[in-house]
Order: sequence, then structure tokens, then C-alpha cells
Amino acid sequence: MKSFIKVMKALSDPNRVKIIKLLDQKEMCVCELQGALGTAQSTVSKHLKILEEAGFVDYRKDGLWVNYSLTDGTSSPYAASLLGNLKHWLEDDSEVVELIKKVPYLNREELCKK
Amino acid sequence: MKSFIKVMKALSDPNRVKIIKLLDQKEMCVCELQGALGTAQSTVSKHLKILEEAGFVDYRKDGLWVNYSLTDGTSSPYAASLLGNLKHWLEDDSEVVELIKKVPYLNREELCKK
DNA sequence: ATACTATATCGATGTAAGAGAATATATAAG
DNA sequence: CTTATATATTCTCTTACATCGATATAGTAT
Repeated sequence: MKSFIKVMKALSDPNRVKIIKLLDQKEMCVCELQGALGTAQSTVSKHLKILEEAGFVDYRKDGLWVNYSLTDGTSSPYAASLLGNLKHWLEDDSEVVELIKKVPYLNREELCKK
Repeated sequence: MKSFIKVMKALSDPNRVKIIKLLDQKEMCVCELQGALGTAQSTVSKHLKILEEAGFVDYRKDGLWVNYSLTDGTSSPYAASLLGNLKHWLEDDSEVVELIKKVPYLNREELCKK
């Protein structure tokens, strides 16, 4: 029950759902996600941790960057099933559509320079 | 997005998940659910409202009683899909197993007499 | 009408969750 | 070793939520 609730809670926040929809496009680092969502860096980092612990995302370190991507589904069957659904769910959601439009213009080098 | 979040939030509470697993056994009134869960009546009532607004349950009035049951899936596609998953999800969860054992012994007339 | 009962709603309280700012950590480069 | 940068963690604040007790509502029966 606990792990199930963790998965559902992870999907109960719009920003986390958006992160999943973004990562469904391509793997991304924290500042790319930050740029797309327009929230504080610490906020993104915390959301990613919650998504990771629920089994939705994995990360791969590459120097200073940490690249996040969707899991293949081996960690949590609940998360895996929902990731499958999210491939088509919210496809026409206006917020999601606008967000995905931004993806091609996200420039890691530019975004990370503060 | 809003309706999706509402569905996920509805499933983010253990008592609400338990209510769904109970109603999957048979339709039940508020005091039967109260007896099974061991919480206050107002708590059950509020959970049921949240589940209803998310599209998981329907109710049917019968005199003083209000019988709640799972929806057929016409209200929310998200809820419908998750109800499908919940038919087998948590089947072996200890809390759920214990809860369902109680179902045959829930007596509406007895439970509602305060 | 009054009395009774099942459920819904309201009010208060404690706890959890999301946000940003500031700080800590880790890696890279000079 | 110092500096710079990407990310993680901590802190504080505010809002949202779960719970219970009390009250309100609706239907039944007398």
C-alpha cells in the first residue's frame, strides 16, 4: 500500500506530471527542466527526487550535469503502468502542449548560466 | 490537467483506496464503510465526496441510506482506467486482504445503530 | 406536528506538501 | 589549491489536507 500511495502522490502535482511529459520527449538536465517550468532550481530538484523514489525517473551523471530520463518500468509496476498511460494521456492538454513546444528551444548551456 | 490531478489526488490516500477496494466487493452505505475502516463518519463522508468528484464512485439513495458503488467509467476516463487496474492491484496487500475479510460480517442494521 | 436515524457539512486542529532563498556538495577547470 | 558551476539539501513560510466532534439536513416513522 505504501509504495502504491507513493506513486499516486508523485502524480498528484501538476509540475511533476509536466516533468514526466517533458522527459517523454527526451532526457533532460535539471536546468533544462527549470527553464521549461519556470520554477526555482530547488523546486525542480525536489520534484525529481519524489519522481525517482516513486519509480518514474532515473538519472545518469555526466560531469556537472545530471541527466534525468523516464524509467523502463523495472522499478515499480504501478509507475510503469502509469507511464504507459501517460504516453497518450494529456496529449491535448493546453499546458502540456505549450510546454512541449518549448522543448526544441531549450539550450542547456544558455539556461545553466546564471 | 485539473481533472487528471483530481483523479490522482483521490487515489493518494490509503483510506480512499480502501474504500474503492471495499466497493469492488459490493455496494455499501456510509456506515458499513465506517465500520470497515474504523474512522469517524464525517471522515468517510468526505472521502466519498472526493471519490465521487473524481469519478470513482456513484451513489443511489434508498430511504435514509445512501448506497455507494464504483462507477461504470463514463464520468472520467482516467478514473475508469485506474479502476480497471485496481481490480488486480493491491490484491495481496495485507491491509486490503484483512479489510476484505471483514466484508461478509458487516451488518448494516447493527453498524448504524449508534 | 415530534422523534429518530443516516448522511452531509461546518469548525477547529495537527500534519503534510509545495514554494523560493540560502547553503552545502560535487565535479571541472585554471 | 582556488574558482566556477550544476545539483542537492536545508530552512522558513504558506497553503492544503486528513481527522474528529458538533451541527445541519433529509428521510422515516409515530
